[in-house]
Amino acid sequence: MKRITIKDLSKFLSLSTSTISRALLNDKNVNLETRKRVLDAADQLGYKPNLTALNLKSGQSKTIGIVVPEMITPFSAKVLEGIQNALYPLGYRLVITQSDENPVIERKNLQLLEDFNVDGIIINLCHETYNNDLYQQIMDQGTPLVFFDRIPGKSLDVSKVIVDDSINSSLMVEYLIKTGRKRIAHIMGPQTIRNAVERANGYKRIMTKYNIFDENLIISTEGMSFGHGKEAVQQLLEREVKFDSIFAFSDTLAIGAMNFLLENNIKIPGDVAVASFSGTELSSIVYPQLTSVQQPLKSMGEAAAGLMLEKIKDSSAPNRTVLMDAELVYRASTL
Amino acid sequence: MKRITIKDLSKFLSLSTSTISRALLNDKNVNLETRKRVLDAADQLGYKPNLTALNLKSGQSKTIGIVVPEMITPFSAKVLEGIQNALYPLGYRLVITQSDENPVIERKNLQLLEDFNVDGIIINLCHETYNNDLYQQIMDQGTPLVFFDRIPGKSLDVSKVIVDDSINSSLMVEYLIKTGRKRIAHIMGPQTIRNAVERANGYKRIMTKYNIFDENLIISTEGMSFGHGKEAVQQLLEREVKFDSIFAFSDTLAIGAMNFLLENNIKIPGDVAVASFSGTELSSIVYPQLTSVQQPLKSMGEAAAGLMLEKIKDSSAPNRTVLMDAELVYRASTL
DNA sequence: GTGAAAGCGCTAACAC
DNA sequence: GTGTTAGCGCTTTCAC
Repeated sequence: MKRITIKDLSKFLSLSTSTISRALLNDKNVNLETRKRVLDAADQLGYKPNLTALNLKSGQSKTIGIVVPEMITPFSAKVLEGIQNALYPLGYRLVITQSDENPVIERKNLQLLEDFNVDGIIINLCHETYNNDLYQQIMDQGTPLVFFDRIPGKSLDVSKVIVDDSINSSLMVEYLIKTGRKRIAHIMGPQTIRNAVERANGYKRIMTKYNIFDENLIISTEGMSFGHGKEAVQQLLEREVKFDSIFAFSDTLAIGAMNFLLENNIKIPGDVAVASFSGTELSSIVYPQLTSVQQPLKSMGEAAAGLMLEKIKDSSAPNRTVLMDAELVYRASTL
Repeated sequence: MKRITIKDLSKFLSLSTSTISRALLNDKNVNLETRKRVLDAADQLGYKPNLTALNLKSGQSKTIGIVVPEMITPFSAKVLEGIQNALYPLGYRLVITQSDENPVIERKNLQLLEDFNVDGIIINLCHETYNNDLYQQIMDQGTPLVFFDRIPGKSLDVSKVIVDDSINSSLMVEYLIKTGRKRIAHIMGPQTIRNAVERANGYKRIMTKYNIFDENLIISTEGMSFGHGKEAVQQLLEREVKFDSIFAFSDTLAIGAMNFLLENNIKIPGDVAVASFSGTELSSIVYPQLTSVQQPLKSMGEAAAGLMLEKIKDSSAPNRTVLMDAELVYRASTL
């Protein structure tokens, strides 16, 4: 099944390849008649441009690398959908890698992507700081890097797509307070994740404002899995910390926590209300449905793709930060 | 940040590009000394092969298209992980598309993939039959097509990776029977999905064998979402069909069903046991954890990639069916 | 053991 | 308005 090339069309129509090319590209310097003949023949013979040849010509690989911490929750999938929506129509392909919340794997992934000659990398960090050297090196080499959700520390000037972690956390905690909860525990995730610290800050600020802050209510976890969420609650109980609600760093941690509560016959939200930050479909899949700060994941993906395209078009484009609005969605777990 | 090419090395070492190329490829016809010089220089200058050029030369796009019905559950993500494990080391990139359980979108996706000049397509169907013409056409054009999980009807001879839907369903239903359940409802999913019919067959066979088959216990759904699972149970209740357990076509339908039960204060598994078929992480995320037929998703992805590589290497390779073992995992929802 | 040259499919100066 | 030519980065005959 040999593919039809411009050469084939050229022979078929007894025209030079350049004329064919021009006709196909809607170049003005082509007789209307000729263009029509070319287009018809292309259609008839089933001509399709060879993207590889185009890429070689343009010096691009038309491949974007993606690094995400995990793909178990629909978080990354949703963002990817946005990225794909933006990039597929432009002929970009993807190499999607997962770091499994492990900086070492993240490093390997980035190196893999370099081997792929990617035109750029869109990344959601697993932990801050560990690989800052590599991020910088990649950018220095001229490969655009765009961050979303979990971003590196302020020491690195980068393009990024985020929501305001601190403010949205404050809003969610304030909502819990307004519903009458006073002992709000916070499962904050690993302290090496920048957003975890930000969200904890938002939590602290509002708890302090209402004069109900208690250091003991905060518990950080080693990792981001459901198991870590469970453990966190278990620890709170073991330490005999009293709490009437939980605000968790992520859907995953929250659901882990919920499961532990349910296993121990603690009613949600009767005994303990639960709220989280993420906004994945998981929050409406579990029972009771989970109140959560909903991030506009698909739009975030589209925005990240947009920043990437900017950088690809003009490598000297300034780094930009896109701050997206999140939405508090109230569900059964707090009502 | 100009990339180093073979030409650069050639100038740098005053050697012809062909010698550089040979040295890099470990061709025997190169002086050992020369090879070492080349390798050193390549390392020093940071040479990396241009994959696009390689691809143009070899006539491949080194891109594999993927079509999956959805990415909300971790099902596809797991399979993808297997595919990626197998294909990334070989330099393949992916274009992953979602059909949203919609044959029309599936069609568009396939056409998009053709435009990408993919070397092959790995696909998990949304509904059988609708696009058989297109599958055939794609294969006729010489683009290898490998199916997994949801496959087309027998009329199409294709390479595929599956588990035995019928037998595993029988086993799961028999397990429910052995735990004392007699009124086992089956939420079977849309009848246009081949696997749904297969799994229903497995269900029927074993129910009949034990003389407890009742047509009323089977309910098919319009779609595959959580909502459809809910609706199914609701209908069973409305029809006043008595049941002490549910066997669902997928985790998603099962979880939707579970949520409806819980919302109506029906105890799981006390009043109604629930089991499903899929084997995604979702089954251990929900509460109570869900008994399920666990498919070896990652391995299935690897197998599919393997079949694809076979076809790419030798387009006349015969179609093969890889039948994988599934595992029944018993969790709280049936204990 | 090494070099020169052609060619993968396409576009874009540069002619005419 | 159309054709000729060179070249993107690489491999691979074909010479020597």
